[in-house]
Amino acid sequence: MYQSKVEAIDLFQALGEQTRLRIMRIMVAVPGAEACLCDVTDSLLEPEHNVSRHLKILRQVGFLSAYKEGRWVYHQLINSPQIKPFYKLIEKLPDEDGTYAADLKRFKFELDKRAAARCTKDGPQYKVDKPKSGGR
Amino acid sequence: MYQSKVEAIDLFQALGEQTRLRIMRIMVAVPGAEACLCDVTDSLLEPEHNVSRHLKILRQVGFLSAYKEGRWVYHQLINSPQIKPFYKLIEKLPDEDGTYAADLKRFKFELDKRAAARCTKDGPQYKVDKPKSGGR
DNA sequence: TGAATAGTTACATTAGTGTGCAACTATGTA
DNA sequence: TACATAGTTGCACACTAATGTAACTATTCA
Repeated sequence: MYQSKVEAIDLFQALGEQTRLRIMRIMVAVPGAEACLCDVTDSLLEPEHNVSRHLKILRQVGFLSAYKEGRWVYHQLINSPQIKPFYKLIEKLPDEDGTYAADLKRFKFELDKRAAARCTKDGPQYKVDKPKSGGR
Repeated sequence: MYQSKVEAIDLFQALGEQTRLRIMRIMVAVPGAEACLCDVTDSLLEPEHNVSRHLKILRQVGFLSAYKEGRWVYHQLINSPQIKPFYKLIEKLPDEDGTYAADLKRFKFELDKRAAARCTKDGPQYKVDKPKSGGR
């Protein structure tokens, strides 16, 4: 729905940047994950405006899709057969300096926080009496 | 022997450029291929100085190794277990516009020319009475 | 010795990329 | 209405990367 024609070059290029590869690694690590900007921001500890732009690029090349729900934009992996080989490769990448492990730990924590409520930016002081959706 | 520490980022970055991906695709397509600069140049129809620079980058990130024999520098894939997943992915890439097929056709032609003689730049007018080596 | 071949690289130019700042839209809440 | 939150984007700047030209090394051959 985004790109007109995405070529392999664009996919490799998208993965050839630290922040974007970090995003893809945690997304691939949690199958079916739906993450909003603040989830990714809090996982990577990178500024929002920066993560937002990288998410956009990952959408443009066809790695991610997104839908808006209230104030939040939820991102998830696109699972087309053409790009699944890329995910398989990403899964196998080594974690040289522990960045990935730390990112993933924070990411899972963020996703867990949203098990009941969705996207609570600053810890568990959420006061949600009407859950937005069935948080699948 | 080249790089001090190569990370996944560098590998993706290396593949995120047209000429380099074209080189990698034909190298992966012919297992055990040993190609000199002119082979690659004649396969891709790109200027020598440019291909030379891209080959250097592919060596630096650890995709290729090279050895010199007379005037020729022969390149081949490095088959370490860490990068084999990359080759598997490269093999699966689609050939959207036929560039890959054309490159590969020319590449195999160049390699065949060297079945007896090694690296004959301008067609089969080679006059080799002492083959450089057993062209493994 | 000189000429030709295979390949590399310094330089300059150009194009592209990443990021902080700040302004902006959109949605929800008081 | 005003305010806060989630996210996006234009602008400027710095940095990186790709490429042509031309000069360069190294090797082979006459």
